[in-house]
Amino acid sequence: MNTREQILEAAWELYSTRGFEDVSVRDVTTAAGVNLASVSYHFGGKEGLMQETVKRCMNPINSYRIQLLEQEIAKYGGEEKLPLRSILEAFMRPLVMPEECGVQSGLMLRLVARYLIESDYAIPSVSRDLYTEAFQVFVKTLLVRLPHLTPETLVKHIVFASGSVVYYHGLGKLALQLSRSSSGSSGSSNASGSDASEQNADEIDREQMLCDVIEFAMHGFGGDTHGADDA
Amino acid sequence: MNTREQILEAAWELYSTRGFEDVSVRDVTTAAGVNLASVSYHFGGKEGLMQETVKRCMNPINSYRIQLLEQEIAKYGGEEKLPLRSILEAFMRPLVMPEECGVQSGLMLRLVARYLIESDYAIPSVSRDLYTEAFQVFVKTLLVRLPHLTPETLVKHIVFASGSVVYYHGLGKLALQLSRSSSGSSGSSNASGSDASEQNADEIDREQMLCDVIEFAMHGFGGDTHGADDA
DNA sequence: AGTGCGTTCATACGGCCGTTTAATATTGAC
DNA sequence: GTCAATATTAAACGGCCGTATGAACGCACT
Repeated sequence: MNTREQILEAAWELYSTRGFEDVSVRDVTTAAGVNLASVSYHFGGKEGLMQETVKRCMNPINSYRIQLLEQEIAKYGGEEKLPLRSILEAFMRPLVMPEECGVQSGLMLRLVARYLIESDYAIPSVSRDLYTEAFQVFVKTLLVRLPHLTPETLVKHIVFASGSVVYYHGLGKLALQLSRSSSGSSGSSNASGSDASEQNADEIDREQMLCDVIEFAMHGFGGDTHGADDA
Repeated sequence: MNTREQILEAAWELYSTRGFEDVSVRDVTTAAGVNLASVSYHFGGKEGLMQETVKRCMNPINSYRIQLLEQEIAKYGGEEKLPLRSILEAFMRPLVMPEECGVQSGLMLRLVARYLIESDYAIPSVSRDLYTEAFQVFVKTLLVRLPHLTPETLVKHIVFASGSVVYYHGLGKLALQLSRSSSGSSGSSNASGSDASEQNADEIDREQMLCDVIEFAMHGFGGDTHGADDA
Protein backbone atom coordinates (compact mmCIF):
# COMPACT_ATOMS: atom_id res chain seq x y z
CA MET A 1 0.00 0.00 0.00
CA ASN A 2 3.02 2.22 0.31
CA THR A 3 3.83 1.97 -3.36
CA ARG A 4 0.83 4.01 -4.34
CA GLU A 5 1.85 6.88 -2.13
CA GLN A 6 5.44 6.76 -3.29
CA ILE A 7 4.29 6.94 -6.89
CA LEU A 8 1.99 9.87 -6.24
CA GLU A 9 4.68 11.75 -4.40
CA ALA A 10 7.29 11.19 -7.08
CA ALA A 11 4.76 12.01 -9.79
CA TRP A 12 3.84 15.22 -8.05
CA GLU A 13 7.45 16.20 -7.78
CA LEU A 14 8.29 15.46 -11.39
CA TYR A 15 5.09 16.71 -12.98
CA SER A 16 5.23 20.02 -11.20
CA THR A 17 8.81 20.68 -12.21
CA ARG A 18 8.84 19.25 -15.70
CA GLY A 19 5.25 19.04 -16.84
CA PHE A 20 3.07 16.13 -17.79
CA GLU A 21 4.18 15.29 -21.26
CA ASP A 22 7.88 15.39 -20.56
CA VAL A 23 7.71 12.96 -17.68
CA SER A 24 7.48 9.31 -18.58
CA VAL A 25 6.01 6.61 -16.46
CA ARG A 26 9.51 5.24 -16.19
CA ASP A 27 10.74 8.53 -14.77
CA VAL A 28 8.09 8.38 -12.09
CA THR A 29 8.60 4.79 -11.10
CA THR A 30 12.36 5.15 -11.08
CA ALA A 31 12.19 8.22 -8.89
CA ALA A 32 9.73 6.46 -6.64
CA GLY A 33 11.89 3.36 -6.46
CA VAL A 34 9.08 1.08 -7.52
CA ASN A 35 8.42 -1.15 -10.45
CA LEU A 36 7.36 0.20 -13.80
CA ALA A 37 4.16 -1.79 -13.92
CA SER A 38 2.94 -0.37 -10.63
CA VAL A 39 1.47 2.64 -12.37
CA SER A 40 -0.71 0.53 -14.59
CA TYR A 41 -1.72 -1.58 -11.63
CA HIS A 42 -2.62 1.26 -9.28
CA PHE A 43 -3.84 3.93 -11.66
CA GLY A 44 -4.71 2.10 -14.84
CA GLY A 45 -2.15 4.01 -16.81
CA LYS A 46 -0.45 7.34 -17.17
CA GLU A 47 -3.66 9.24 -17.69
CA GLY A 48 -5.05 7.93 -14.43
CA LEU A 49 -1.90 8.87 -12.59
CA MET A 50 -2.03 12.39 -13.94
CA GLN A 51 -5.61 12.90 -12.89
CA GLU A 52 -5.04 11.43 -9.48
CA THR A 53 -1.99 13.62 -8.99
CA VAL A 54 -3.90 16.78 -9.76
CA LYS A 55 -6.87 15.69 -7.71
CA ARG A 56 -4.73 14.98 -4.69
CA CYS A 57 -3.34 18.46 -5.00
CA MET A 58 -6.51 20.41 -5.71
CA ASN A 59 -8.75 18.80 -3.14
CA PRO A 60 -6.83 20.16 -0.16
CA ILE A 61 -6.55 23.50 -1.92
CA ASN A 62 -10.29 23.80 -2.36
CA SER A 63 -10.98 22.55 1.15
CA TYR A 64 -8.56 25.07 2.55
CA ARG A 65 -10.25 27.80 0.57
CA ILE A 66 -13.60 27.03 2.08
CA GLN A 67 -12.08 26.62 5.52
CA LEU A 68 -10.46 30.05 5.34
CA LEU A 69 -13.68 31.56 4.10
CA GLU A 70 -15.69 30.11 6.95
CA GLN A 71 -13.07 31.27 9.43
CA GLU A 72 -13.43 34.81 8.16
CA ILE A 73 -17.20 34.60 8.16
CA ALA A 74 -17.13 33.50 11.77
CA LYS A 75 -14.64 36.20 12.62
CA TYR A 76 -16.85 38.90 11.20
CA GLY A 77 -20.07 37.40 12.43
CA GLY A 78 -21.76 36.72 9.13
CA GLU A 79 -21.37 37.02 5.42
CA GLU A 80 -22.79 40.51 5.36
CA LYS A 81 -19.93 42.07 7.28
CA LEU A 82 -17.23 40.14 5.47
CA PRO A 83 -14.60 42.40 3.86
CA LEU A 84 -13.91 41.78 0.20
CA ARG A 85 -10.26 41.35 1.03
CA SER A 86 -11.05 38.40 3.25
CA ILE A 87 -12.96 36.66 0.50
CA LEU A 88 -10.24 37.17 -2.01
CA GLU A 89 -7.52 36.09 0.34
CA ALA A 90 -9.46 32.96 1.20
CA PHE A 91 -9.56 32.15 -2.47
CA MET A 92 -6.02 33.11 -3.38
CA ARG A 93 -3.92 32.14 -0.41
CA PRO A 94 -4.30 28.38 -0.86
CA LEU A 95 -3.02 28.79 -4.41
CA VAL A 96 0.05 30.72 -3.41
CA MET A 97 0.74 29.06 -0.08
CA PRO A 98 -0.28 25.48 -0.71
CA GLU A 99 2.02 24.16 2.01
CA GLU A 100 -0.38 25.67 4.54
CA CYS A 101 -2.82 22.95 3.69
CA GLY A 102 -0.28 20.20 3.32
CA VAL A 103 0.36 20.53 -0.40
CA GLN A 104 4.05 20.63 -1.05
CA SER A 105 5.92 23.27 -2.93
CA GLY A 106 5.08 26.47 -4.70
CA LEU A 107 5.46 24.63 -7.98
CA MET A 108 1.86 23.62 -7.67
CA LEU A 109 0.64 26.62 -9.54
CA ARG A 110 2.55 25.73 -12.63
CA LEU A 111 1.30 22.18 -12.52
CA VAL A 112 -2.28 23.31 -12.23
CA ALA A 113 -1.81 25.84 -14.97
CA ARG A 114 -0.33 23.22 -17.24
CA TYR A 115 -3.11 20.83 -16.47
CA LEU A 116 -5.81 23.36 -17.16
CA ILE A 117 -4.27 24.52 -20.38
CA GLU A 118 -3.72 21.02 -21.63
CA SER A 119 -6.97 19.68 -20.27
CA ASP A 120 -9.34 21.71 -22.35
CA TYR A 121 -8.69 19.73 -25.48
CA ALA A 122 -7.55 16.40 -24.13
CA ILE A 123 -8.68 15.59 -20.64
CA PRO A 124 -12.29 14.98 -19.66
CA SER A 125 -14.45 16.76 -17.18
CA VAL A 126 -12.26 16.22 -14.17
CA SER A 127 -11.27 19.84 -14.25
CA ARG A 128 -14.86 20.93 -13.95
CA ASP A 129 -15.43 18.86 -10.87
CA LEU A 130 -12.26 20.28 -9.41
CA TYR A 131 -13.68 23.76 -9.55
CA THR A 132 -17.41 23.60 -9.36
CA GLU A 133 -17.79 23.38 -5.63
CA ALA A 134 -15.34 26.04 -4.53
CA PHE A 135 -16.41 28.41 -7.27
CA GLN A 136 -20.04 28.15 -6.30
CA VAL A 137 -19.35 28.80 -2.66
CA PHE A 138 -17.30 31.87 -3.42
CA VAL A 139 -19.72 33.22 -5.97
CA LYS A 140 -22.50 32.88 -3.45
CA THR A 141 -20.51 34.70 -0.80
CA LEU A 142 -19.38 37.39 -3.19
CA LEU A 143 -22.97 37.94 -4.24
CA VAL A 144 -23.88 38.83 -0.67
CA ARG A 145 -21.04 41.28 -0.53
CA LEU A 146 -21.43 42.68 -4.04
CA PRO A 147 -25.12 42.30 -4.85
CA HIS A 148 -24.91 44.77 -7.68
CA LEU A 149 -22.78 42.38 -9.74
CA THR A 150 -24.12 39.43 -11.69
CA PRO A 151 -22.87 35.88 -11.07
CA GLU A 152 -21.39 35.92 -14.56
CA THR A 153 -19.36 38.97 -13.73
CA LEU A 154 -18.22 37.49 -10.47
CA VAL A 155 -17.07 34.28 -12.11
CA LYS A 156 -15.20 36.28 -14.70
CA HIS A 157 -13.47 38.26 -12.02
CA ILE A 158 -12.54 35.16 -10.09
CA VAL A 159 -11.05 33.72 -13.24
CA PHE A 160 -9.19 36.95 -13.86
CA ALA A 161 -7.79 36.90 -10.38
CA SER A 162 -6.77 33.27 -10.64
CA GLY A 163 -5.10 33.95 -13.94
CA SER A 164 -3.21 36.83 -12.44
CA VAL A 165 -1.66 34.77 -9.74
CA VAL A 166 -0.98 31.71 -11.88
CA TYR A 167 0.59 33.75 -14.61
CA TYR A 168 2.63 35.81 -12.27
CA HIS A 169 3.92 32.74 -10.58
CA GLY A 170 4.92 31.27 -13.89
CA LEU A 171 6.54 34.44 -15.13
CA GLY A 172 7.68 35.79 -11.81
CA LYS A 173 11.39 35.68 -12.42
CA LEU A 174 11.03 36.93 -15.95
CA ALA A 175 8.88 39.79 -14.72
CA LEU A 176 11.45 40.77 -12.16
CA GLN A 177 14.18 40.84 -14.77
CA LEU A 178 12.04 42.94 -17.03
CA SER A 179 11.24 45.43 -14.35
CA ARG A 180 14.88 45.60 -13.42
CA SER A 181 15.90 46.40 -16.97
CA SER A 182 13.08 48.91 -17.20
CA SER A 183 14.10 50.85 -14.17
CA GLY A 184 17.69 50.83 -15.31
CA SER A 185 19.42 49.82 -12.11
CA SER A 186 20.70 46.33 -12.66
CA GLY A 187 21.47 45.46 -9.11
CA SER A 188 21.66 41.83 -8.12
CA SER A 189 23.52 39.57 -10.45
CA ASN A 190 22.15 36.05 -10.31
CA ALA A 191 22.04 35.85 -14.04
CA SER A 192 23.07 32.50 -15.46
CA GLY A 193 20.45 29.92 -16.18
CA SER A 194 21.54 26.88 -14.20
CA ASP A 195 19.76 27.53 -10.95
CA ALA A 196 18.21 24.09 -10.82
CA SER A 197 20.19 23.33 -7.72
CA GLU A 198 17.10 22.51 -5.75
CA GLN A 199 13.35 22.51 -5.93
CA ASN A 200 13.64 25.56 -3.78
CA ALA A 201 13.59 27.70 -6.90
CA ASP A 202 11.28 30.10 -5.14
CA GLU A 203 13.14 33.31 -5.51
CA ILE A 204 9.88 35.18 -5.49
CA ASP A 205 8.54 36.54 -2.25
CA ARG A 206 5.29 34.68 -2.31
CA GLU A 207 3.72 36.51 0.59
CA GLN A 208 4.38 39.73 -1.25
CA MET A 209 2.98 38.27 -4.43
CA LEU A 210 -0.17 37.20 -2.65
CA CYS A 211 -0.56 40.66 -1.26
CA ASP A 212 0.02 42.26 -4.64
CA VAL A 213 -2.46 40.14 -6.49
CA ILE A 214 -5.12 40.57 -3.83
CA GLU A 215 -4.65 44.29 -4.01
CA PHE A 216 -4.87 44.23 -7.77
CA ALA A 217 -7.91 42.00 -7.84
CA MET A 218 -9.70 43.88 -5.11
CA HIS A 219 -9.70 46.99 -7.19
CA GLY A 220 -11.00 44.95 -10.07
CA PHE A 221 -13.90 43.76 -7.98
CA GLY A 222 -14.58 47.33 -7.08
CA GLY A 223 -13.68 47.21 -3.42
CA ASP A 224 -11.89 49.81 -1.39
CA THR A 225 -8.24 49.15 -0.75
CA HIS A 226 -7.66 50.47 2.71
CA GLY A 227 -9.38 49.90 5.99
CA ALA A 228 -12.69 48.19 6.54
CA ASP A 229 -14.55 48.25 3.29
CA ASP A 230 -18.03 47.46 4.39
CA ALA A 231 -20.56 50.21 4.41
CA MET B 1 11.60 28.18 -50.38
CA ASN B 2 7.89 27.56 -50.12
CA THR B 3 8.39 24.51 -47.97
CA ARG B 4 9.48 26.57 -44.99
CA GLU B 5 6.29 28.60 -45.06
CA GLN B 6 4.08 25.57 -45.45
CA ILE B 7 5.73 23.97 -42.46
CA LEU B 8 5.32 27.05 -40.30
CA GLU B 9 1.68 27.40 -41.23
CA ALA B 10 0.86 23.77 -40.52
CA ALA B 11 2.87 23.88 -37.31
CA TRP B 12 1.02 26.94 -36.15
CA GLU B 13 -2.30 25.32 -36.84
CA LEU B 14 -1.46 22.09 -35.07
CA TYR B 15 0.47 23.53 -32.16
CA SER B 16 -2.21 26.03 -31.31
CA THR B 17 -4.94 23.43 -31.27
CA ARG B 18 -3.13 20.47 -29.76
CA GLY B 19 -0.10 21.84 -27.97
CA PHE B 20 3.57 21.33 -28.54
CA GLU B 21 4.24 17.98 -27.00
CA ASP B 22 1.32 16.21 -28.56
CA VAL B 23 2.23 17.20 -32.09
CA SER B 24 4.97 15.21 -33.74
CA VAL B 25 7.21 16.38 -36.51
CA ARG B 26 5.50 13.83 -38.67
CA ASP B 27 2.13 15.39 -37.95
CA VAL B 28 3.41 18.74 -39.08
CA THR B 29 5.11 17.59 -42.25
CA THR B 30 2.16 15.43 -43.21
CA ALA B 31 -0.26 18.30 -42.72
CA ALA B 32 2.06 20.57 -44.66
CA GLY B 33 2.47 18.03 -47.44
CA VAL B 34 6.24 18.11 -47.28
CA ASN B 35 8.93 15.65 -46.45
CA LEU B 36 9.68 14.65 -42.90
CA ALA B 37 13.31 15.69 -43.07
CA SER B 38 12.42 19.23 -44.09
CA VAL B 39 11.96 20.23 -40.49
CA SER B 40 15.47 19.23 -39.58
CA TYR B 41 16.79 20.92 -42.68
CA HIS B 42 15.01 24.24 -42.24
CA PHE B 43 14.75 24.54 -38.48
CA GLY B 44 17.38 22.21 -37.13
CA GLY B 45 14.84 20.12 -35.34
CA LYS B 46 11.56 20.23 -33.51
CA GLU B 47 12.80 22.67 -30.92
CA GLY B 48 13.78 25.16 -33.58
CA LEU B 49 10.43 24.81 -35.27
CA MET B 50 8.62 25.49 -32.03
CA GLN B 51 10.61 28.60 -31.32
CA GLU B 52 10.21 29.90 -34.84
CA THR B 53 6.49 29.26 -34.71
CA VAL B 54 6.06 31.23 -31.52
CA LYS B 55 8.32 33.99 -32.74
CA ARG B 56 6.42 34.39 -35.97
CA CYS B 57 3.28 34.76 -33.93
CA MET B 58 4.51 37.08 -31.20
CA ASN B 59 6.40 39.51 -33.36
CA PRO B 60 3.29 40.86 -35.10
CA ILE B 61 1.52 40.90 -31.76
CA ASN B 62 4.18 43.05 -30.15
CA SER B 63 4.44 45.29 -33.17
CA TYR B 64 0.71 45.77 -33.20
CA ARG B 65 0.81 46.64 -29.53
CA ILE B 66 3.30 49.39 -30.10
CA GLN B 67 1.46 50.58 -33.18
CA LEU B 68 -1.80 50.88 -31.26
CA LEU B 69 -0.02 52.67 -28.45
CA GLU B 70 1.51 55.22 -30.79
CA GLN B 71 -1.82 55.75 -32.49
CA GLU B 72 -3.38 56.59 -29.16
CA ILE B 73 -0.50 58.84 -28.19
CA ALA B 74 -0.91 60.75 -31.43
CA LYS B 75 -4.64 60.90 -30.95
CA TYR B 76 -4.29 62.45 -27.53
CA GLY B 77 -1.35 64.64 -28.43
CA GLY B 78 1.24 63.19 -26.10
CA GLU B 79 1.83 60.58 -23.46
CA GLU B 80 0.74 62.90 -20.69
CA LYS B 81 -2.87 63.07 -21.81
CA LEU B 82 -3.13 59.40 -22.65
CA PRO B 83 -5.99 57.66 -20.82
CA LEU B 84 -5.07 54.55 -18.93
CA ARG B 85 -7.70 52.65 -20.85
CA SER B 86 -5.93 53.39 -24.11
CA ILE B 87 -2.67 52.00 -22.82
CA LEU B 88 -4.28 48.85 -21.54
CA GLU B 89 -6.26 48.30 -24.68
CA ALA B 90 -3.14 48.75 -26.78
CA PHE B 91 -1.52 46.02 -24.74
CA MET B 92 -4.44 43.62 -24.51
CA ARG B 93 -6.22 43.91 -27.81
CA PRO B 94 -3.49 42.25 -29.88
CA LEU B 95 -3.65 39.29 -27.54
CA VAL B 96 -7.39 38.87 -27.82
CA MET B 97 -7.79 39.94 -31.43
CA PRO B 98 -4.64 38.65 -33.07
CA GLU B 99 -6.28 38.48 -36.48
CA GLU B 100 -6.21 42.27 -36.54
CA CYS B 101 -2.49 42.07 -37.06
CA GLY B 102 -2.54 39.09 -39.34
CA VAL B 103 -2.13 36.38 -36.73
CA GLN B 104 -4.67 33.66 -37.28
CA SER B 105 -7.13 32.33 -34.79
CA GLY B 106 -8.03 32.97 -31.23
CA LEU B 107 -6.19 29.85 -30.24
CA MET B 108 -3.03 31.87 -30.14
CA LEU B 109 -3.44 32.67 -26.50
CA ARG B 110 -3.36 29.07 -25.50
CA LEU B 111 -0.30 28.42 -27.60
CA VAL B 112 1.56 31.33 -26.08
CA ALA B 113 0.49 30.34 -22.61
CA ARG B 114 1.65 26.80 -23.18
CA TYR B 115 4.94 27.99 -24.50
CA LEU B 116 5.58 30.33 -21.62
CA ILE B 117 4.63 27.79 -19.02
CA GLU B 118 6.74 25.10 -20.61
CA SER B 119 9.58 27.40 -21.48
CA ASP B 120 10.53 28.41 -18.00
CA TYR B 121 12.26 25.16 -17.27
CA ALA B 122 13.25 23.93 -20.69
CA ILE B 123 13.60 26.59 -23.33
CA PRO B 124 16.28 29.28 -23.36
CA SER B 125 15.89 33.00 -23.22
CA VAL B 126 13.85 33.33 -26.36
CA SER B 127 10.84 34.14 -24.27
CA ARG B 128 12.65 37.02 -22.65
CA ASP B 129 13.47 38.56 -26.00
CA LEU B 130 9.86 38.13 -26.99
CA TYR B 131 8.77 40.40 -24.22
CA THR B 132 11.53 42.77 -23.36
CA GLU B 133 10.85 45.39 -25.95
CA ALA B 134 7.10 45.68 -25.68
CA PHE B 135 7.21 45.52 -21.91
CA GLN B 136 9.73 48.30 -21.68
CA VAL B 137 7.78 50.57 -23.97
CA PHE B 138 4.60 50.06 -22.00
CA VAL B 139 6.26 50.43 -18.65
CA LYS B 140 7.78 53.68 -19.79
CA THR B 141 4.43 54.98 -20.98
CA LEU B 142 2.62 53.81 -17.89
CA LEU B 143 5.23 55.55 -15.76
CA VAL B 144 4.30 58.86 -17.34
CA ARG B 145 0.67 58.24 -16.64
CA LEU B 146 1.10 56.73 -13.18
CA PRO B 147 4.28 58.30 -11.80
CA HIS B 148 3.39 57.30 -8.27
CA LEU B 149 3.92 53.61 -9.07
CA THR B 150 7.28 51.92 -9.31
CA PRO B 151 8.39 50.07 -12.45
CA GLU B 152 8.27 46.86 -10.46
CA THR B 153 4.66 47.43 -9.60
CA LEU B 154 3.82 48.28 -13.17
CA VAL B 155 5.42 45.14 -14.51
CA LYS B 156 3.56 43.10 -11.94
CA HIS B 157 0.31 44.67 -12.98
CA ILE B 158 0.99 44.07 -16.63
CA VAL B 159 1.69 40.44 -15.86
CA PHE B 160 -1.49 40.26 -13.81
CA ALA B 161 -3.48 41.69 -16.65
CA SER B 162 -1.91 39.35 -19.18
CA GLY B 163 -2.62 36.41 -16.92
CA SER B 164 -6.22 37.47 -16.60
CA VAL B 165 -6.85 37.44 -20.29
CA VAL B 166 -4.86 34.30 -21.02
CA TYR B 167 -6.49 32.40 -18.23
CA TYR B 168 -9.93 33.58 -19.10
CA HIS B 169 -9.44 32.61 -22.66
CA GLY B 170 -8.36 29.15 -21.62
CA LEU B 171 -11.14 28.70 -19.11
CA GLY B 172 -13.77 30.76 -20.81
CA LYS B 173 -16.26 28.03 -21.49
CA LEU B 174 -15.70 26.43 -18.13
CA ALA B 175 -16.24 29.78 -16.46
CA LEU B 176 -19.49 30.31 -18.27
CA GLN B 177 -20.76 26.92 -17.23
CA LEU B 178 -19.78 27.59 -13.66
CA SER B 179 -21.53 30.91 -13.58
CA ARG B 180 -24.58 29.34 -15.09
CA SER B 181 -24.72 26.65 -12.47
CA SER B 182 -24.11 29.25 -9.77
CA SER B 183 -27.03 31.41 -10.74
CA GLY B 184 -29.34 28.54 -11.58
CA SER B 185 -30.52 25.73 -9.35
CA SER B 186 -29.55 22.63 -11.29
CA GLY B 187 -27.37 20.26 -9.35
CA SER B 188 -24.59 19.03 -11.56
CA SER B 189 -23.97 15.42 -10.49
CA ASN B 190 -23.16 14.25 -13.96
CA ALA B 191 -21.61 10.97 -13.03
CA SER B 192 -20.23 9.70 -16.27
CA GLY B 193 -18.02 12.13 -18.10
CA SER B 194 -17.52 11.95 -21.85
CA ASP B 195 -18.81 15.41 -22.58
CA ALA B 196 -16.23 15.98 -25.25
CA SER B 197 -19.01 16.19 -27.76
CA GLU B 198 -18.22 19.50 -29.33
CA GLN B 199 -15.12 21.53 -28.85
CA ASN B 200 -16.24 24.50 -30.80
CA ALA B 201 -13.43 26.99 -30.68
CA ASP B 202 -14.78 30.48 -30.20
CA GLU B 203 -18.01 30.41 -28.32
CA ILE B 204 -16.79 33.30 -26.23
CA ASP B 205 -17.56 36.85 -27.22
CA ARG B 206 -14.01 38.05 -27.49
CA GLU B 207 -14.81 41.71 -27.82
CA GLN B 208 -16.76 41.45 -24.62
CA MET B 209 -13.92 39.57 -22.99
CA LEU B 210 -11.46 42.24 -24.00
CA CYS B 211 -13.72 44.88 -22.55
CA ASP B 212 -14.16 42.94 -19.32
CA VAL B 213 -10.52 42.34 -18.75
CA ILE B 214 -9.59 45.93 -19.51
CA GLU B 215 -12.19 47.09 -17.06
CA PHE B 216 -10.90 44.71 -14.44
CA ALA B 217 -7.29 45.58 -14.98
CA MET B 218 -7.92 49.31 -15.12
CA HIS B 219 -9.25 49.24 -11.61
CA GLY B 220 -6.22 47.25 -10.60
CA PHE B 221 -3.96 49.92 -11.97
CA GLY B 222 -5.91 52.45 -10.01
CA GLY B 223 -7.54 54.29 -12.85
CA ASP B 224 -11.03 55.66 -13.03
CA THR B 225 -13.46 53.62 -15.03
CA HIS B 226 -15.62 56.19 -16.69
CA GLY B 227 -14.88 59.23 -18.75
CA ALA B 228 -11.53 60.89 -19.21
CA ASP B 229 -9.33 59.82 -16.40
CA ASP B 230 -6.49 62.28 -16.62
CA ALA B 231 -6.16 64.82 -13.88
C1' DA C 1 0.85 -27.14 4.92
C1' DG C 2 -2.06 -25.26 1.72
C1' DT C 3 -5.06 -21.89 -0.54
C1' DG C 4 -6.41 -17.50 -2.34
C1' DC C 5 -5.67 -12.78 -3.08
C1' DG C 6 -3.51 -8.55 -3.42
C1' DT C 7 0.80 -6.77 -4.67
C1' DT C 8 5.34 -6.41 -6.78
C1' DC C 9 8.47 -7.84 -10.13
C1' DA C 10 11.50 -8.59 -14.51
C1' DT C 11 10.77 -8.62 -19.06
C1' DA C 12 9.00 -8.26 -23.60
C1' DC C 13 6.11 -6.10 -27.29
C1' DG C 14 4.63 -3.06 -30.75
C1' DG C 15 4.72 1.63 -31.89
C1' DC C 16 5.82 6.20 -32.57
C1' DC C 17 9.35 9.46 -31.80
C1' DG C 18 13.18 12.90 -33.60
C1' DT C 19 17.04 12.68 -36.28
C1' DT C 20 20.31 11.13 -39.85
C1' DT C 21 21.89 9.58 -44.18
C1' DA C 22 22.76 9.24 -48.85
C1' DA C 23 20.76 9.75 -53.14
C1' DT C 24 18.19 12.70 -56.18
C1' DA C 25 16.17 17.04 -57.97
C1' DT C 26 16.36 21.92 -58.58
C1' DT C 27 18.36 26.15 -59.00
C1' DG C 28 21.37 29.82 -60.71
C1' DA C 29 25.85 31.82 -62.02
C1' DC C 30 29.27 31.42 -65.42
C1' DG D 1 26.16 23.06 -70.95
C1' DT D 2 28.67 22.67 -66.68
C1' DC D 3 29.04 22.63 -62.16
C1' DA D 4 28.51 23.66 -57.47
C1' DA D 5 25.19 25.08 -54.07
C1' DT D 6 20.80 24.53 -52.37
C1' DA D 7 16.66 21.97 -51.61
C1' DT D 8 13.85 17.83 -51.40
C1' DT D 9 13.23 13.04 -51.08
C1' DA D 10 12.75 7.97 -49.39
C1' DA D 11 14.40 5.05 -46.19
C1' DA D 12 16.42 3.62 -42.15
C1' DC D 13 18.32 4.08 -37.26
C1' DG D 14 18.42 3.85 -32.42
C1' DG D 15 15.74 5.07 -28.57
C1' DC D 16 12.21 5.78 -25.46
C1' DC D 17 7.41 5.40 -24.86
C1' DG D 18 3.02 3.23 -22.50
C1' DT D 19 1.20 -1.10 -21.71
C1' DA D 20 0.69 -6.17 -21.12
C1' DT D 21 2.12 -10.59 -19.40
C1' DG D 22 2.98 -14.13 -16.34
C1' DA D 23 5.77 -15.50 -12.66
C1' DA D 24 7.16 -14.68 -7.82
C1' DC D 25 6.20 -12.88 -3.36
C1' DG D 26 3.76 -11.75 1.27
C1' DC D 27 0.41 -12.87 4.16
C1' DA D 28 -3.98 -13.67 6.38
C1' DC D 29 -6.88 -17.52 7.01
C1' DT D 30 -8.15 -22.34 7.36
